[in-house]
Amino acid sequence: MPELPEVETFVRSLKYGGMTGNSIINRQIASADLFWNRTLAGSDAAEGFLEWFPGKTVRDVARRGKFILISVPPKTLLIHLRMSGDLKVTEASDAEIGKHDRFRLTFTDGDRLVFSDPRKFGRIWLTASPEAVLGSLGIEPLDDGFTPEWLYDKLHASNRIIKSVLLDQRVIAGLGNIYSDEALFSAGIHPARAARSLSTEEVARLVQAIQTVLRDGIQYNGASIDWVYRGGSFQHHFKIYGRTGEPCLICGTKIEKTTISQRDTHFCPCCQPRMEKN
DNA sequence: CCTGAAACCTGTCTGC
DNA sequence: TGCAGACAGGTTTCAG
Repeated sequence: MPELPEVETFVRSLKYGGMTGNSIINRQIASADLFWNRTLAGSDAAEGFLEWFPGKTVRDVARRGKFILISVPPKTLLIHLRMSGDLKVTEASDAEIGKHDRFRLTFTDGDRLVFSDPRKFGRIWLTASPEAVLGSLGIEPLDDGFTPEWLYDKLHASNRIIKSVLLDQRVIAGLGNIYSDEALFSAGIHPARAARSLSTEEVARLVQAIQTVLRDGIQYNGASIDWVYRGGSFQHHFKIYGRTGEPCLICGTKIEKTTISQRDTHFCPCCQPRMEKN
């Protein structure tokens, strides 16, 4: 499920309370449980992992790219939801261990923070130096530093096609398959264009499109598709993703689907020409 | 450096 | 109803 807007929705909910329950800030931890060992990344950290938590207190929740950062001084619990991860705060009365629960923290009041993940792709880290995990991440696309000038330089230093670059977390942190397709459509750029072929104007449109799509996604609490993530409604506002064969909302041309970087890629052949317009 | 394929996993949906 | 196969919002690793 999770791209930047969905992860941001989780973070806000855990921090301020919301769809996953009440805020976890300033809650003291009584115990921790791990139900699927491979969920814990960094096998060397496994020793004493669960025993570290009792008595510690959650002090902050933040986001970096698609990572959730839960500050439990003096360490940080990092969570990446990958494809099917889910986080929720459950009441003390809800003691059942879910079929897909992989990790949980039980607070002293009995409530729990539960990480469930049917496909087992999600990962958590407990570390005193989060930068060791997050260090290779690229720019935050909603930060001030994400400008057309910055992106133009990055794209023109690359030999890759544009969608591959957008999906690369080392360049921009937080974009995934849906929001990349939506942004490229909004900017009128074919996903298979060479990154270095984009003009100054096209890069400016792309920066604007990426930020608008992400902000819209956050505003709708992210997108919920199928059985995975619940609570968001941005899926009702997709203009290109998942609309293969349907008419483009701009020109009516049938939307096409191809594969780029092993991901389904949707585009309008009319609004997103393969070659630059003269 | 770049691309493509495979691997990690399970649940859901489609078609016969 | 059953079953095989395709497919899914992500990332890492390896071969070429």
